[in-house]
Amino acid sequence: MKYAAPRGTKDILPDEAPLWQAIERACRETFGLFNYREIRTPVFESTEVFSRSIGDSTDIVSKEMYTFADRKGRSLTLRPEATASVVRAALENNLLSTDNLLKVYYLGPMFRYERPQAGRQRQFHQAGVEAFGSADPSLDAETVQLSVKLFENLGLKELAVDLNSVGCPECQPVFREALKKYFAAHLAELCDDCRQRFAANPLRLLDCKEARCQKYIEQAPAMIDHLDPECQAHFAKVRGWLDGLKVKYRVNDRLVRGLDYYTRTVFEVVSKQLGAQNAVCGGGRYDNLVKQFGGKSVPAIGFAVGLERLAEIMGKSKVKSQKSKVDLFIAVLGEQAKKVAFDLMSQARDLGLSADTDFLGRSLSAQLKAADRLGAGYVYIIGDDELAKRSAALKNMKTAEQKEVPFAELFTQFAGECGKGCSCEE
RNA sequence: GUGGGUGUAGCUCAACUGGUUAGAGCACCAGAUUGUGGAUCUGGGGGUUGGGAGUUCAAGUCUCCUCACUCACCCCA
Repeated sequence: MKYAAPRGTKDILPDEAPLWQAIERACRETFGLFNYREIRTPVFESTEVFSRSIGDSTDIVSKEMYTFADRKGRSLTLRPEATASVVRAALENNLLSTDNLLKVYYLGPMFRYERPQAGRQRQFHQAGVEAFGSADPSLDAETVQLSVKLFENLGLKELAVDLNSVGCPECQPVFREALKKYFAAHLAELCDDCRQRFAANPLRLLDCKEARCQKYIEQAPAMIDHLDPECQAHFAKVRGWLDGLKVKYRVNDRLVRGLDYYTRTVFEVVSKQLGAQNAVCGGGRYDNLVKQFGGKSVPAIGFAVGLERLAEIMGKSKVKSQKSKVDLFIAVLGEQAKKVAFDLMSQARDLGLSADTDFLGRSLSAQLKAADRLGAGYVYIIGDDELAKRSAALKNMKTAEQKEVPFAELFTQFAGECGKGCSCEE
């Protein structure tokens, strides 16, 4: 084999496409219920759009971006996530203001240069929402509720919502120092990775999986105990609203998110049915990002859902979408019969019926076999005799019954046969 | 970027400590049925054993390199 899809990419084949369509449909519908409207941004942007927003020190920016120079030497990057693009687009098109709310959603491929593993690819798909213009805790709660609602609409269970607050630019640095102070005393006992984290990003110390680090992590200070009064009040209100909405969640004071722009509320939805990469949805508030981009100070919140991970769970949960079926297959014997078939198929398709015929010159027996495999509802059999009398047998593939129907009356008969008009798609 | 596992037909897997022409099931195609699908029977097409180099009289099997897949770490959806 000479060609293969690039490492970390996948073909979505006809058999699995219906599952993807179902997922995308559910996303659009659910987002719509919460009054989000779609926004489509380019899959690549100026590199600075990402490096300046996601954070230069994050792994995404420092080692995972697909960055290239175009023919004029401009540095462009395939989007590793969509929030930065959406902020750029909203600012560029004057969609943001401090006294109006903007709710937008997106759906599409993202790109990160990582080592592939279960639930992780180099090209993957996310659906997400972003709401701009309100710092109100009720919006945080609605956003979490929306993610939960989406999974409910997809029929998924065994999911859990983790919630935390990472504070704001005032209180987070204080907590960071407290953490460093605490871990400094145990530095020698920690794993290599944690010693790295200590220097680069102390918050990450909290979600180390190494057993030897666990006992120190358990005793470590928690962000929620170090929130300033405003952040603390905000977090309490978010929880209040969530309780009011009867959304189940657990406070996870070890939840840390990897993007620099998050403030206050962060959350994740995790599934037990996935491997190590078990987050199907992650998000949070980012009240300073718009300002950082050079806009006004517009608070915002959003989340992203990993569609491959969703598809993975749905495959396991046997939430299967039905196979596509062809309503009418026309079996033909000879060139003349095929001409008639082509004419009839045109009519069928004008009526909204899916139709197909033989293109391989197969025997009648083989054509019926093919029709059977296509899940054809009916087969219309045209040979020389039929051409002469301009009438042929219409066979019901379920009951195996067949009856003589003139060419001219095929579709009136057909409508009667399959019942309700001609909508046999169901 | 780091570590482990795996690469044999479209798919799932065989092939004793290296030994003749690499097999089976499923799937596919054809015929039995010269014009009637699902079942059955018969036959058939399919492979550079991921690729390359090496050891050997002899390599699917052993060694090295490489590529891919996979799982985990880092990190993230």
